[in-house]
Amino acid sequence: MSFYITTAIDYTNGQPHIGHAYEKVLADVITRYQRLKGNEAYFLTGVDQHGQKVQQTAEKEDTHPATYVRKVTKGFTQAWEALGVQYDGWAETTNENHKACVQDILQKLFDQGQIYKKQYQGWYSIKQEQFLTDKERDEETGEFGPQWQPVEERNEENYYFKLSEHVTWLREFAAKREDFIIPANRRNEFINAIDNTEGNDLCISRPKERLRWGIELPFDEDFVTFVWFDALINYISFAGYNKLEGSNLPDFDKLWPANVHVIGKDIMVPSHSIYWPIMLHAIGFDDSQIPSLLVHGWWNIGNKKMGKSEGNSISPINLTEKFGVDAVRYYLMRDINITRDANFDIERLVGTFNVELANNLGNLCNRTLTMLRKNCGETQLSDYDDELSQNLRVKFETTLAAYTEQMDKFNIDEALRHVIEFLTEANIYAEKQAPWTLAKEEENKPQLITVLNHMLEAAILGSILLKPVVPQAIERLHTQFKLDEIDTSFTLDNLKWGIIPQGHSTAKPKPVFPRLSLEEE
RNA sequence: CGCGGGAUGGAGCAGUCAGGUAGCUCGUCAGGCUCAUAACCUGAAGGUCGUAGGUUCAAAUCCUACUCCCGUAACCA
Repeated sequence: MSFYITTAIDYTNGQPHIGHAYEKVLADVITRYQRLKGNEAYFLTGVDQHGQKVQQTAEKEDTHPATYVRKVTKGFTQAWEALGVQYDGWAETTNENHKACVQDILQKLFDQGQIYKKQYQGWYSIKQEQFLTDKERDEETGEFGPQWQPVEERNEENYYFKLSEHVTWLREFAAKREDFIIPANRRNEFINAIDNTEGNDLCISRPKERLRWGIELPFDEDFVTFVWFDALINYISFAGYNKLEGSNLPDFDKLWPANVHVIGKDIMVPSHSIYWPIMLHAIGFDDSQIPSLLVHGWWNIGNKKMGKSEGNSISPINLTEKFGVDAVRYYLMRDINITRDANFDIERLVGTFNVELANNLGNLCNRTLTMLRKNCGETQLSDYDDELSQNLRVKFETTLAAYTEQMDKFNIDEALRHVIEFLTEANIYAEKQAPWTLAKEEENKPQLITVLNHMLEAAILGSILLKPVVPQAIERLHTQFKLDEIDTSFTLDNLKWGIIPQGHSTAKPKPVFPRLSLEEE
């Protein structure tokens, strides 16, 4: 089975913040998890480079949009590298193949009569460069406020996509596809949004006098494409849909439909849950070819929304430099639940890392390796068994089942909780068995060997489950266990107790998760 | 005003769909251990689950009304 996952493509009008980082790490973790399950996976992410804001900012900086966009894009790719986000495909909307694909689709829809030209008359704010509606009027005076001025009445022709023609279909689709919106608590908002679409078509063009930085309409060179229409298509264009001759893009038929589009709650309605399925439907994809949306919440800062206007965004690159990629990735996956928002807190980042990775897993590995070297040298065989050991083995099985269940539902935080609980269980096991006491009497050797073997197995099995989240640290840890000397081609299906053979030697322990402190940052 | 989400011991959360004496992590306090990254383990204190009603043998969980907080409201990347 092949798993295709995408993220929203980030708008290149500012540097990445931890909100962007969370989404990319989330998709990266899901991808790595799929591979751990033995599935093939393809992970697409990228940047959205067109649109008015980019054009404006570029003008302000007295540079060409293409130059500006290149610079900002680099900030994103560097951040993903620092965070260990490994994508298979990189989408940039200025890419020629993408442009051709967007134009193909536009032309096709135009030829089918799905796109028409219409005149729109309304109030236009020159300052904000947008049309205003009555909602922008001051409630008391009925006038447009000073933030919009100057305002003028404009008459503009634009091209519209017949969204409203597909509303009935979308309603039926929504009723049939319960898993279209994941998690379910976001569903209501989507359902309500369908009603608001009734009778409203989507303006998919911008006249060039207003906006030049975009993809030209294939049937009218005086207009460029509305950014959303352009951006959404990246999910198929970079998957190889209608790809150009000689392109090295993937084979579309093998990837599509994507298993999930990972997006933030802010762009669920209307773009991803209304425009996108309708676009796909109009293009000719059938219902089963329309991907589900995995919608995540936001990271707030000090319980306030994070954003440029707040001036409170946090750079993921700075974070990884201070605390290391593992601590950042782990925190981003552990301290937020997919269904809701979370508050970003540096103290919790440090605390979570220290408690769960350093104290719990790290310490378990260290004490295990130390005792193993001191008492056995290498793993030995023993017939000894007892109830505590049996319980630990059973605990791993239930943990693996719970972990898989939660990961499959994209509840990464819950999945991690189960693993940590298991590792704690392993520490308790050590405490109860007290191998340091057993080692004092030669007659206890069989029990000692069994206990150390169990601690070793627990540490390794547990750490394998954490690998999608903190791959770099677990890699280092496994070097200490000399896992490269044994066959580790297992997948989650056949992962079970007893992967370390008799006579296996391990390296000298060295803390893989050095405790973090806030002061010495 | 409308819409969406939330309100559970000091902090962060689970439990609410399928009612049955309130659970987890951190923090705090006391103790144990010494293999280990001043790590690990055990125990304790602390909540009448936003408010007021209702249904029920029984409600954090179902129903009604209300209060407070956050987000959002179609050219917006």
